[in-house]
Amino acid sequence: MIKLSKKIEYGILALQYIAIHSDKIISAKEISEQMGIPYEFLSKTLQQLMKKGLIQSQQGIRGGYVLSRKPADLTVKDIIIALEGKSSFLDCFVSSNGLICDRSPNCSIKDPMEKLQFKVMQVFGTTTIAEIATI
Amino acid sequence: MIKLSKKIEYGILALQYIAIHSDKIISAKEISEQMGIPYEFLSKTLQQLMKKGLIQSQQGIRGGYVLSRKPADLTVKDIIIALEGKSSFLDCFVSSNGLICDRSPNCSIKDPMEKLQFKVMQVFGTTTIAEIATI
DNA sequence: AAAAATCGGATTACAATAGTCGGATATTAT
DNA sequence: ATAATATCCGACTATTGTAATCCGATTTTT
Ligand code: FES
Ligand code: FES
Repeated sequence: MIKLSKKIEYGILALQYIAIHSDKIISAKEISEQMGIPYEFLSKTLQQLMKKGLIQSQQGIRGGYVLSRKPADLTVKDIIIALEGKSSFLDCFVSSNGLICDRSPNCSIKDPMEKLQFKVMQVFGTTTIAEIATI
Repeated sequence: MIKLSKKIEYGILALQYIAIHSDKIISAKEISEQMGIPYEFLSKTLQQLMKKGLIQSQQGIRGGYVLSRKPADLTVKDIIIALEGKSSFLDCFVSSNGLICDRSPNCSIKDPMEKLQFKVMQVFGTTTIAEIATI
């Protein structure tokens, strides 16, 4: 379905929350309570965003997360890729060379679909957390 | 995940096939064999497209399907909506008035996300079967 | 009447998403 | 030091959605 996963939804909400409260370090617990997101799931999501370098973590009693970049440099596309990898519209062109799909060799929709995907990704790539948060 | 379902993939492939062979009526069996799509599943998909008026069916021994409109008037968005309904990016704004999500009343990402969805849908809405089929 | 097609409900199989649990590690405050 | 609070991480479970199948009915042409 053309739908964003909860993980991405939570990721956007969390990053937006951290962006707005950029004066201090924000714990997963605070986001979880304030945004009504299951704590464990959110933790996992934040850890993933951390691994991909979108946020930085601080362990320990006064720990939490801060953004690694400015909200204006953080796009929805970044978040999607960080949380789901380079997802592709159709399984067919997951691996650019190896043929997954029987139709691949002489498939007539492959190229147009790749262009379509590119355009959609461009939309995600030009929407930033700064715009969403309207700080 | 940002991925088109098999149903949509098959729908696009089938409509494109029908568009290219618009001189004659095309059976589900033919598409299934030529495109390597599971017959039963494809049948269901075609029936759904028929109900939504994108194609017209002819029962009986020489039956099959033809397009209701010109390929240039048939967009990927039409196919998505026909096969999955008005899908929305986030559950939150599935029902435009009733609040599904706790955050709804004063949610800061709702509007930006709706705009984002609108833009993406615009991309789908401007890609036609004619372009994909390159007849 | 037989054959070839669509129609349609019900069911099953599988995969992805969403969420949970338990414990380890790091850091700070007391 | 030690307790408290936080991230970290793997494994697990539950739920949902997708994909596919089954079976019988109906329609239409030959
Ligand atoms: S390559 Fe798989 S449908 Fe085109
Ligand atoms: S309304 Fe549900 S996240 Fe905004």
